[in-house]
Amino acid sequence: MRADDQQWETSVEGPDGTRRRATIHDVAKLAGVSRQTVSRAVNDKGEIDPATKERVLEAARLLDYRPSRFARGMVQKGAVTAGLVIPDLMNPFFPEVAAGVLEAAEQRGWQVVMWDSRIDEARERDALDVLSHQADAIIGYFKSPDEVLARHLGGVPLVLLERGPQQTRFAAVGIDAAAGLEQGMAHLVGAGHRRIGMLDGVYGPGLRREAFLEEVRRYGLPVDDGWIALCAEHSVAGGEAGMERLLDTRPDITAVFGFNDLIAVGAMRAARRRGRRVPDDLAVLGFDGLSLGELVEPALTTLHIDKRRLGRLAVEQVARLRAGEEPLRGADAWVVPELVVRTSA
Amino acid sequence: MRADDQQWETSVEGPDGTRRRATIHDVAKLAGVSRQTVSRAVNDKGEIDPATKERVLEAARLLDYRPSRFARGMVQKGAVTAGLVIPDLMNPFFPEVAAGVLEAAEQRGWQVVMWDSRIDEARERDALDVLSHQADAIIGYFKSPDEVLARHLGGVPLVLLERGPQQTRFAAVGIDAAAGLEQGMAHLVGAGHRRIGMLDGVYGPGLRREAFLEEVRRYGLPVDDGWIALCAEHSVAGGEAGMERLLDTRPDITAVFGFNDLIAVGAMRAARRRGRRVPDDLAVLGFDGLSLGELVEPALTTLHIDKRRLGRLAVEQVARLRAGEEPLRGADAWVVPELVVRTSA
DNA sequence: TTGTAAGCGTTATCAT
DNA sequence: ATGATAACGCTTACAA
Repeated sequence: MRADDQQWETSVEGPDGTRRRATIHDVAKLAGVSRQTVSRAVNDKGEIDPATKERVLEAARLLDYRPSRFARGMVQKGAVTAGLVIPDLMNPFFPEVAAGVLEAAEQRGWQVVMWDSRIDEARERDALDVLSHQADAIIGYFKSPDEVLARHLGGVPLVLLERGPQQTRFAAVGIDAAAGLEQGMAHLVGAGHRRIGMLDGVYGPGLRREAFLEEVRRYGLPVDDGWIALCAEHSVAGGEAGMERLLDTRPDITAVFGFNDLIAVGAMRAARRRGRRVPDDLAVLGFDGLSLGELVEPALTTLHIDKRRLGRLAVEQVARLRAGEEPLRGADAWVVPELVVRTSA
Repeated sequence: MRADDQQWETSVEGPDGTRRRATIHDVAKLAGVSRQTVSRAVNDKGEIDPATKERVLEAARLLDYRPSRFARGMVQKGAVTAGLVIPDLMNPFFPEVAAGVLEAAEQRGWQVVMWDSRIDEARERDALDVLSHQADAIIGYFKSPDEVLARHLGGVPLVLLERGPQQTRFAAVGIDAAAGLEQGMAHLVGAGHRRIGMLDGVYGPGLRREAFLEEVRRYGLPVDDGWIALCAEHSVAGGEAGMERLLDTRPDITAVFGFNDLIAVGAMRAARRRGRRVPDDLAVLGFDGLSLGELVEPALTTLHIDKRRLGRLAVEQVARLRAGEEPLRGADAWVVPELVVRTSA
């Protein structure tokens, strides 16, 4: 077969004169054999004369015949397709989660249809509307509440990413933000910090913020809304903007915890632009453990998450759901962050 | 519907006693109506008594009925699925291309099945074997030569990423490396550099290297194999290792061009570890324009590529192929890099 | 408003 | 080695 044959859509006349894609029937007719024989040739089964096989294949080539995946799927069970809904492909965190999902899916012979919701609830619903028709299960990040999800799910199994059992009735894979912040705040407080702010991101339930507040209370540190700035964008730019505001309301902070590494890096940059040295005047703690954090200066101290594992775990949850088993709950469905101390805090 | 209904696989007994998924027929039987009526209820068509509709929906819920996407696809044409093969999700370049593909696909109402080949030719073939069955067209990065691709393609339209018409007989979307290097080298030479090395990456045809050599020749700069180090990994670590070697063989270079931004960042780090100041002792030029480049110090001067556009263009090529049109060739199917001067060169 | 019948494109089974 | 026939699960006519 010549590689550039693909351009010539040697298609077939339909009864109404319009072009339609060639079917197994067309090939059979052209080759002068039965459909069954075409099937044998195309699928490379035995029990066929090499000569007829060649003739059939030639006919198929001529008509640009390709078996319909739908007709195939009807007859051969077992093709599993998972939908994966990611909020923001530009944030390096999510491609890594996706890589974990893809890896685990590939091992099981599943396919993954990907959807970028771009942090938009309407697009989340679109994703569900489409994927509930085209996928056997859905994995993803969603801001929308359970009821909305259920309404657009049409009964398709769903595994939520970064939710704990407290935040949803669906199967989920979570991040143990509390355990992470415990390490992170111990580190900060241990270094003598008492005035610690946060740059929050909000996506779905505010787990990281709550864990932060929990620790703040534990150590009896001062806190109120002025100590937490909200970053509209989960990006470096968002972090910079948030940090500017935080420094306006609380110029006396000596440390800041970022919702994610991107925001934390933004915080570092904004702080330095304002003449603060990091970490001497201001310590910065991130959350995610992006490899990006090793490249900035000073390198970012962060709560590292095994993102691939998160993705693999989600696939495992899907498998359980499909098998009719109870999904993992609690610690088995958690990824625990690990404090990675570099130089920013 | 309760959200956690999903756990209870209220499935149906098959004739042989095994469980099978409920079909429209099962629902019809349970609700005491015809299959057609079930279809009407499930698809929310009119022409149905609200009461029967409710009864049918209840039955469907009970049996955990979900329409088979294959059976649906057989009857309703028009669902388009594209396969997307990415070599390395960990390199921020590719998620951005993917985002472009996803965006354009979503606009056309297409779905995208994603596959991570992890720069492995065997996995590339696996991807093709699977996607040629499950997708209507394939977009992707491939190291494998045309013949291999054709053999595993089974006639499915293919659009290659980052290939020019010279490098393949398939439809493609390319990057005009020559135009990019022209700007880049002019910048370097204009700044007085004469001893310029390269950290090559090799993936498929060595377009960037050739463009580099072309410029080197144009300016009559010295060059031989010793001026080019090969980075096995397209990563920061790969760039660091490559730079170490390059500095061993050619300690006198004053500038280096990196195959991509990750490698270039690695080069900067290795050079600085060796006591060279960037850009004073060694200028570093990248290729890609990752946002990462703005965050390192000094910020990376690079040949910026509109990656989303690359992805969108690929989808457009697929659309042309499907319409039986000639794919775009030459400049219309190119993305031209743009020199972004920051501080590393 | 509901049911009946036909057909979508493929593969499996069983003959020949 | 090849062909006829029956599924597969659904929707779109059309008939009642």
